[in-house]
This record gives sequence, C-alpha cells and structure tokens, in this order.
Amino acid sequence: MISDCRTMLISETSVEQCAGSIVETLPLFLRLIRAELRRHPRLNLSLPQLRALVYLRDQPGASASGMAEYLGVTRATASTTIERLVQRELITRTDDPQERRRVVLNLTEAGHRQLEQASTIAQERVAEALAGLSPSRLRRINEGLLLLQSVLHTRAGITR
Amino acid sequence: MISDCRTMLISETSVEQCAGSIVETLPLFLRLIRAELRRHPRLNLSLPQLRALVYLRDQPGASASGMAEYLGVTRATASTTIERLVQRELITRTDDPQERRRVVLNLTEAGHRQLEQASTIAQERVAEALAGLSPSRLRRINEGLLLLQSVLHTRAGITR
DNA sequence: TATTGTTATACTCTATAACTATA
DNA sequence: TATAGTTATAGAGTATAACAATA
Repeated sequence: MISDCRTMLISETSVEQCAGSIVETLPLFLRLIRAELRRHPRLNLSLPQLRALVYLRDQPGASASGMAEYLGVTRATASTTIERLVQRELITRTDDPQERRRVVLNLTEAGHRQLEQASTIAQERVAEALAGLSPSRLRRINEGLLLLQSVLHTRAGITR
Repeated sequence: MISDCRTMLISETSVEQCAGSIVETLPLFLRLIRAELRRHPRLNLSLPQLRALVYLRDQPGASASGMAEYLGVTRATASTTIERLVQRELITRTDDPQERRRVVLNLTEAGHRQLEQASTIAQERVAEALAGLSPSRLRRINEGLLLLQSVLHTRAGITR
C-alpha cells in the first residue's frame, strides 16, 4: 500500500483508489466478454484475436510490428496470433514488394464477417450488463474509461 | 455494430460507446500491470495469482469454490491456480474437519509478504501512469470504475 | 442426488532467446 | 548495425469432461 505522508499532501488517495478499482474491475469484464465469445462456437475468437481484426479493419495493409504495438505485445507474440488468424483464413499475410522485410496484413471476406458478428455479440452482451443504468451513469462510466484510455495511449508504451 | 433505430430512441449510443471503451481500455491496463509484475522476477505473480492472494487476505479460510467465484473462473481453473500457489508455498490448503468435502485456504507468511510487495509494485506502476492527472480527472476515472464494478457485481455472475 | 474438489486434455496468450532476411 | 519477422520453448490461464469423495 502507498501510505506515506504524500498520501495526504497531494491527494494520492485517489490514485490508489483508481489502481485498486482497475485491478478489481478489469478482470470481471474480461470474463464477461470471454464467456460471451466462447458461447458462440462458430465465432470462437479470443479477445486478442478480436482486437487484431479490429485493427486490420481500421488499418488495412498494416504490418506485423504495427499489430504488435496495437495489441501491446512483443513481435513474437503478434506473429503467432497472426499465424493463427492466417491459418483460419480470417486474414491474409503477403509480402511487401517495396520493403521486403515487411508483411502486409488484411482481412479476408470471412474475417470481415466474423469481426462483424463477434463485435456485435460482445457489444450486445456488454450492453446487456449495462442495461438499466441511467444515461448519467453511462456517461460517467464512459468518461472515466476515455480518460483512462488517453492516459494509457500516451504513456503506457511497451516497456521492455 | 448496434446501429438500428433504437440507438436514437433510448440513447443506446452511450451503451455502445461504453462497450467499445471497455474492450479497448482493459487490455491496455492489463498489459501495464502484467509487464510490471513480470519485471520483478522475485515476485513473478500473474494477475489472477495476485487476486487470489488478495482474496485470501480478505477472506482467510475461504474454500476453493469461493475462490472460483471471486476470480470468476470455473472450479477446475481455480483448483489449478490454487495448486500452483500451494506448490510455491504462498498459500496452505488443509481439510475442513466439519465439512470434509471442503478445503480451507490461507496465506502463508511468504504469501503475505509477496502480496504486500506485489500490490505495492502494481499500484505504484498504475500510480505512475496516472501521475499528473488533475484531481478532478482522477475522481471521474474512479467514479466510472466504481459504477462499472457495481454493475458487474450485481449482474455478471458466471453464466454457464 | 447435489456439492466440493481434482485431474486429464486441449487451446490460447505471452515472454525470452535464437534465428533469418532485408535495409 | 538495425529492423522486420519467425520459430522454439516454457509457463500460465482457461474451459470442458470425467472422476472421486462427501453431504
């Protein structure tokens, strides 16, 4: 616990509370989404796989390095994730004639379809969990998450 | 995407935004915490392991079923997680004389120490990421997370 | 029969290390 | 040398299925 004098002085209590909230809240939601994706055997996408497809939808022609950075994993890990998606014919991986070290990644038709279905299902499950919350609460939840996201995108680069 | 007419009518846009925010934000933070825990080889606790220790600190003598429910995993998964922690002598698993099907889980001294060190390290890393945010932003982040947590605790039971 | 817990099996995620190929 | 990518290896997380022991 961070409990020295700084706690009082610069209201670090909130930081600590945030940290605790994050560690507690995140795994609960991951479970929710994982379970929902798993419940549909035809889709059968893990969360990292789903994110990979999202990335390629938004950044067609991206490289493996770009994928690694987006997913927040090493290039080796991204490479195996990519390989699995290629095997399942959800993405294509071709050589770049200009930069021969690089690969060019794209969604296949099947990839587009699976992405569409999976994200719909995941979002509907999340929406179900959030159903009944007042607009004010939804707004506050979203605001908090967006603030967190901005923090992470600017400072949480892979530290290795 | 959920983009039918309901979107406009009952402001489901926020729900959808929340869902997207969640899917995007969670992995970023998990990466942050995982990387930090991994950077200290002496600790070497995964996030589920850390949460398991937290649970036993707060609920000494808990059962394997209680652990599974807390972690949000099946009993089989909890059992393997428990086994690993027992092997590493961070927790003890003994029989309950009253209820002989049940096991009684507790932290060892080493478990207490590792928990203390790991949670300090994880929180400090998170605090570092959050450093510089205004008190207002911290408050809004925390508020959003607490709202999310309450949603999950009341409705996101294991669906199986 | 229902509950608690374990084990076997199979997959995925993830890292580090070692490697190849290209720039 | 530096960068892009792959492969081998190892360990953890996770589920389902099958099982044993107890209530």
